[in-house]
Amino acid sequence: MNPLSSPDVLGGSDAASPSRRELNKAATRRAIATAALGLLRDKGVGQFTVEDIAAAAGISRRTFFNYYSSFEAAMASVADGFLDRALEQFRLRPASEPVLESAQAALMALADPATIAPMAEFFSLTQESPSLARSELEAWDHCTSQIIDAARERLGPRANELYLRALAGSVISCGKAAMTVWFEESDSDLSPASLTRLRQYLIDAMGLLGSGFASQTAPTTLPATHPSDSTSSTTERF
Amino acid sequence: MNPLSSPDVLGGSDAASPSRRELNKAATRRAIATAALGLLRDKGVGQFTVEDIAAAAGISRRTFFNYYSSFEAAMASVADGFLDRALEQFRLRPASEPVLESAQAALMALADPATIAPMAEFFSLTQESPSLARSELEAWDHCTSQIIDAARERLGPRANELYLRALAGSVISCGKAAMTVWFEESDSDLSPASLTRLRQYLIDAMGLLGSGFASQTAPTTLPATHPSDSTSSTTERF
DNA sequence: CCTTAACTTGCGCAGCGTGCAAAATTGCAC
DNA sequence: GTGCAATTTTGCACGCTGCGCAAGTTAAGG
Repeated sequence: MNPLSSPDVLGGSDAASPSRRELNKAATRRAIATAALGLLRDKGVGQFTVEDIAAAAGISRRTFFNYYSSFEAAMASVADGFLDRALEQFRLRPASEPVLESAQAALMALADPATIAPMAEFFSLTQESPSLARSELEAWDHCTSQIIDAARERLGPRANELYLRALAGSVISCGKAAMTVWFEESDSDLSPASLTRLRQYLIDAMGLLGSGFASQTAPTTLPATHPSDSTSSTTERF
Repeated sequence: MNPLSSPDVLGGSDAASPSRRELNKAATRRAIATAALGLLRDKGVGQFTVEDIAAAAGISRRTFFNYYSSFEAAMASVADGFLDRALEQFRLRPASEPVLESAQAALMALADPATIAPMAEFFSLTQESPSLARSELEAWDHCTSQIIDAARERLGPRANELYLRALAGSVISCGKAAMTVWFEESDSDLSPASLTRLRQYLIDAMGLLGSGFASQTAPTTLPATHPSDSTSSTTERF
């Protein structure tokens, strides 16, 4: 029946085994996520049911729940897919590189039109739906866990747990802060100039983290409340 | 009827107006949260319904939903109450103090037996319930928003938004990391010695943040992360 | 071809979350 | 106190969720 039924050439047990079943399941997962995102776009948040998603994906309602335990879970998988790209980049960095630099480089990979487009859409939807906001939180948290694992792997199993968690959490927080600020000020603007700004935010955020948010400790006497002002941002402004 | 019905002495329009109705609602809120926590303790997670909580709190199922939109929301309010204590402390710190020091002092207030007891219980339940884990995430996120507001208020409205968000997020992440590590290693041990360790973790985490997680870039001597040393891990390990 | 395991589907059911309107409670002025 | 108005509680109904179960359907392998 199927022209591709021959066993995989590699027969690898370690790597992914692209059996027909696995492929189908992966395809179904993607179909569900795509259908859900599409309905979100077309009908708006809360204006459709799981049954609608299932219909759009060409499966039954029951099968939907075989793949995702809830609509939120399906959405979280979208965000996860986005953040996983950063994870992937992080793992590719040389182990000798300082973690913060690796993180910065990894986050930089997100400032790519094709990569960030779905996330930007997700972000905008997040603003108006507590349910999606929670999905986003979960995704960031999931990413944090992954970073912790990756960093532990890099630094060795005897790495200080507090150090690992504090660092990973802070890195993610800063990445999130950069994306939030970027998104709030340039609503889904994916132009090259806008993406350049996002990159700069990511760099700035990592810089702040690396310097211990030091802008305040230096000037022992705080300089009143008058800055040189200006609309721009580069000044740390206390 | 009520011996306390006289109008509040302050007559403040801005402050909370403790009218009888408000007091009753607050009492109901507390009753619900208490009942929910009690059932969680007695029956275990997922072994009871909203109707059970309502019965335990002496109200109807419908009224429960007048106060909380879900069981998770009720649980998040518990965690919020805990973290709000830290917020309160933060706002009490002098505005001239560096933010990181204020944050450290505020977090220190959490390492108090009476304060942390409910949270420790909440934490332990969190481990075995994705639903409660999400409530916890929401609580941390809520706290982050509050910190951002508080810091913005302190630094002036013209503060760099990226700086604010990155700093607040990192502070919370580090506080969370300290509590997580503490909780994982001393399961709900509220002894003075254990709480001292928690305080040290909080101090260490803030120290890491303030020094930009510098242990790898330059061994310039990190600011005394050695308490008197302890069981093992204090070495930064890379 | 036939068997086994994995996956899908329909069905049923307990529980969730909410709109609605009646009933109870509270605050306030007379 | 009595009555009125505003607020809160409650029961009811309804659609949706999430899951167990068992029967169908499809891939994998002898």
